[in-house]
Amino acid sequence: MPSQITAANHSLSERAIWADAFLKEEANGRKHSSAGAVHHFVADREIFAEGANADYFYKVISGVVRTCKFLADGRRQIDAFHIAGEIFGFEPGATYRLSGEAVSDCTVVAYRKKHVDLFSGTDAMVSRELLSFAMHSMTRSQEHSLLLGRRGAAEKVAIFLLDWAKRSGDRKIVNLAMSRQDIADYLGLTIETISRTLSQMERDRMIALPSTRQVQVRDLDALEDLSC
Amino acid sequence: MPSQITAANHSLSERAIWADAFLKEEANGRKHSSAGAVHHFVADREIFAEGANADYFYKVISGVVRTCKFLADGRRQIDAFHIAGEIFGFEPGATYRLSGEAVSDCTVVAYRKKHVDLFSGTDAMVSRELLSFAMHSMTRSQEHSLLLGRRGAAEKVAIFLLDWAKRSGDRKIVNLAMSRQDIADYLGLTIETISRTLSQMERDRMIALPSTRQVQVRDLDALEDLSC
DNA sequence: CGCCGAGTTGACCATGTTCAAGGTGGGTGG
DNA sequence: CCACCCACCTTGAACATGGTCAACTCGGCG
Repeated sequence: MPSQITAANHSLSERAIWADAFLKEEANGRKHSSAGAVHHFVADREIFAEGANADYFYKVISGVVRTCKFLADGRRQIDAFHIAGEIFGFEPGATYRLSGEAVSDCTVVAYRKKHVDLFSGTDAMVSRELLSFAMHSMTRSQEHSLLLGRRGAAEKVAIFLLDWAKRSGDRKIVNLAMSRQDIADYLGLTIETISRTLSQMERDRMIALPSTRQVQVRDLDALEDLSC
Repeated sequence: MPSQITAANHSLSERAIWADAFLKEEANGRKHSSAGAVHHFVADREIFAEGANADYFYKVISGVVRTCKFLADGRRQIDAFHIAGEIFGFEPGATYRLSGEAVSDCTVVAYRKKHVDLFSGTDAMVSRELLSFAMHSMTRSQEHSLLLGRRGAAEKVAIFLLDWAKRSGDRKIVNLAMSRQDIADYLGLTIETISRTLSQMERDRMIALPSTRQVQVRDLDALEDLSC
């Protein structure tokens, strides 16, 4: 477990909970506040299940969350990973089409959907953030589709690493919150292929692997070339 | 070319243009109307280019449109096909991240983005439809990702056929507006694999192929089994 | 009638999967 | 504190699925 990451995020989380700017009803003194309840989840705990009533949607305060779908034969496809500040589990319909699970220990805020009147006008800020979320989420999904389409294993892994390098801010060291299996299910590959590809990249001096959950980017250009 | 389809859609289009309920500013007598201009495109004509300024977004009146991306080495990934009533080319950013192209001869309405004030309150209906579009689009993309993930060729083709059977209303005969290449680039396969898979399905009596652009569904259950 | 682009089919090949056998390191209990 | 353990990861060899290349067919149109 990445204890450093978790620790760092926890100190952040205490501030983030109170500073959360998503729904400011508390500040506005409204009756039926839609400000959410804070929840903690340990790694691999289910946050909501595919098919369940989608009464709540969530925002990540700290840690990493995955949304995924299980197929009949046990295969799993991870749709997305969500980090601090991102909304997940917001459904157009009445039920969740994906499961939500904690990748690492994490803290989330749950918002009651019915308390959020999307078009009341007074909730303009909410509308704005939700539309923004939906657009962002759409873009993310489209890029994911592109990634899963006609691309080789090395390309996929390179894109994945660059994505997390960008997200984590640090261009040189990427701390992966998720297991090889998670990466595989996200990229539509097997753990063996992920492992082999990373090893090959290390042999090619593109990256170094100080530990299994840490990747050091050595040759950014080479990675970017791979990602087309 | 599917001349029957085109003809049918054209008679539809004349009505649809005037009946278009998307933005009703004309009826409301507003000054800077955001009601759009109608455009026709012949098959394979580009509607907007990846990277261009995303000043307009579009709604399909008739025909089929594809949004896609080209990779450096010539590979193409089709993100989505859009049919009558669907919005496409609505970007969160300033430029298009995908190209839009006519699959068949088609008619679209173009709306100026800057004329659509998303949160003015008076444009509540616009907000509602755009949020609805964004959510729908998000769902579509997620399902596409799931489709492209760890699934075999037969599964992919089965899901594709069922999707179009649903969309076209007719559960028995599906008229495909797009070429094998389009299907391949949408499913992340090659034309050869599409061809082989369809042939195999015909041999297995799941479908019949009266012509290249027509698929008759013979064993719906078998197809649904394939699609998991 | 013959051309041409789109689609089909076949043979071979490459990439990633599967199956199986080690490695490794963080955590626990003696 | 060390040894063990177990889950996670890595590596290897055989295999399968889909890609590539090439030949051929079909159907629409001049």
